[in-house]
Amino acid sequence: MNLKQLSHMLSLSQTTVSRALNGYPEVNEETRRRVMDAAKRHGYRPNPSARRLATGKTGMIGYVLPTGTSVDIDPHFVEFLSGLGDYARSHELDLVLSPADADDQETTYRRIVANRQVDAVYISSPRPADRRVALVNTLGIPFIVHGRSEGFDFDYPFTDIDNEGAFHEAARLLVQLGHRRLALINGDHRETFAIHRERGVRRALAANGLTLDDRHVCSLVMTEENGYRATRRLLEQSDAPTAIACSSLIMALGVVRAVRDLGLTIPGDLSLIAHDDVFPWLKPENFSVPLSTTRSSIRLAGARVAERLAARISGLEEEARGEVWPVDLVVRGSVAGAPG
Amino acid sequence: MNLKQLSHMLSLSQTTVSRALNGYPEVNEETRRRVMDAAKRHGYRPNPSARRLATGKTGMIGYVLPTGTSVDIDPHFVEFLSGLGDYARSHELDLVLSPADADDQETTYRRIVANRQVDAVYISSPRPADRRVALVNTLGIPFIVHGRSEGFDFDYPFTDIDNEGAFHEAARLLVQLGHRRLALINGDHRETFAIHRERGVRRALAANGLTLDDRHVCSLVMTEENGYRATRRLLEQSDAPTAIACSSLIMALGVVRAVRDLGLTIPGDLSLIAHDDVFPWLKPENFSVPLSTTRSSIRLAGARVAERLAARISGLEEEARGEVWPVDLVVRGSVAGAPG
DNA sequence: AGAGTCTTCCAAAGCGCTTTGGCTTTCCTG
DNA sequence: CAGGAAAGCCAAAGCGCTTTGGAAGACTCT
Repeated sequence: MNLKQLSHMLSLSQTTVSRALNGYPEVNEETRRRVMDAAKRHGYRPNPSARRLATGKTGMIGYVLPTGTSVDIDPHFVEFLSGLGDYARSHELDLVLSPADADDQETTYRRIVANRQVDAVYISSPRPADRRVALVNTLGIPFIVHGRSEGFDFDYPFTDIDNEGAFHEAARLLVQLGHRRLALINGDHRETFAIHRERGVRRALAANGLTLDDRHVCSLVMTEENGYRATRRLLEQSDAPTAIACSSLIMALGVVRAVRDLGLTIPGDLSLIAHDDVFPWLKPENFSVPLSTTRSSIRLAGARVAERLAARISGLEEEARGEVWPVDLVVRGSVAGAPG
Repeated sequence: MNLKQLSHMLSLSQTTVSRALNGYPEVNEETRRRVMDAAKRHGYRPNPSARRLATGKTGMIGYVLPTGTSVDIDPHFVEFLSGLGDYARSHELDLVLSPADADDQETTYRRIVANRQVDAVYISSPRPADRRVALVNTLGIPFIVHGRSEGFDFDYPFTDIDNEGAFHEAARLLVQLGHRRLALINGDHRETFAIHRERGVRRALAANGLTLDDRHVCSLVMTEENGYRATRRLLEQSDAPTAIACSSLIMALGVVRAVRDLGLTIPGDLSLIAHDDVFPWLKPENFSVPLSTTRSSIRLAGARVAERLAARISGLEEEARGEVWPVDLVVRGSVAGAPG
């Protein structure tokens, strides 16, 4: 059942039927009802391929997925996707993942824009002066950055959490508890979120006349194993830290294991605060010692990004506005006063 | 730069240019070279929207993503996606995720097929007599099932691992080590993989005149918390098991925590074998007691599924052939002879 | 009553590609 | 050298929708 048949059936032109269906004003309400009705009765669904050829609109949002045998997709992606998908579903949007060589994403961005394959894209895990952001900005496709980049001469729309504030608060609490030597087990230091978190910790320390020893900063891919290794290295130093701020719950698993291996305890020998993106399958309150966290649901962020993308596509949102969400500091058993 | 312009530029018809580019035989090799050359020089890329309207081919594979506020996407999905994406990239395929109400995926399948939105789909986490499999089979779109369904009067193409064999081997090893009371902490018992795993355990026990106590079988969503709860419940029973087979590494985290909470040890009081889908961020050898596992890379499965989808799209693969991959049993420190 | 303005609808021209059917030209073959 | 096959190319008809540029009729206003 296509438009031609439907319009024939109604003794109307394709023009009128099309307009009636798409809510254009220049059609009699009575006629519109007739058309709508017939369309529903015959289960007419406009062919999206035809529609997109005519309009250029695809009803899809895009994400360029870095891949490669040695490239791992962040497990956070799933949760983000849950939120994104949940919103997208209710708005009849699909998500297209375009796999790209991790070292050459530009080609793929250019392709999906040139080919009009999607109406908008989002970018995640941005770095300062991220080339992807500059690229999509010049390419002129609607986009939202999940996270933040920096150092551009233009504004761009993003949704981020207050990473600096979160880690500032976490560090401040630890300092107030008497800790003088903090350590930070961070994610990849080339990404903005990691930079912001480190900045937050440093600022809190500086406010109390303390500093963050460079040997106490680890910047690693967020795996359990790296959490373990970093902790071993930190605690086996001469001036071992008495408190650790950790960028991920998964790494925190490794931290806990290392502490135990060394015959130490949390929070007796070491206080620990980790960032929690809120996974359904791993909860900080279920750690053997319940984990204090800076918490922000990445799933909600996914839904929000989808919402803003939809708004930009439909022209409801225009400005290059950035929004920063506050982060909860949730105190549980893993923090205590500094030992000794 | 579109076909019209290009053909004008070459003083050829659109027909000939199109045929030259798409490798049809009825064009002079000399002409073809000229066309190819000009196309490359001017960076001509056929407009996919136009092409798909004309051919119906989209260059995309589809996945219906169950969503909902209370629906969690399996973290395994990311790893599967890594493999799928890696293959897809090298073959210029995109993946479109169509979010659907978890309770009504049929509508979405029908939509993407009716609209010709994708060339093929894959289905994951199938159940016996899975309606999705029956549906796509009748809809006539190329597809691959990742995992297995059962109880149809037709054959269908799938790629699965030998879940039954894996858990059979795991249980057999435990029995040989003297264990008489095994327990199984399984995934959702409505899914085929869980059924097969249980069957494997039962078969191994039966071969030695043993049975799997119903109270020793847990079937739960695979979270750390559920692993913990299941283990507490199991070990606090009168006839507590001395060995556990566990369907996921994430649940195994909870198992380990529960054992520790109860003041018991692995493998002294309890032997443990878990299934490992091979996550880069959580490795069984890094558990406090290195975990014995049944191992199979879900990432490789993703690549294989993509490969088969591509083959089916291009007509290289036709038969409804199922393939079953063997699973490695990797023995590490978490298993030992039965206590007492 | 004539001019101007809405309202409501339509024919036809795209969108950019593939593919059908046919037309020349060249090359064999007997 | 005639006749048939094969090679190489083209014009034009889709694919199914949106949108432009009217046109016809109804209505208002002077």
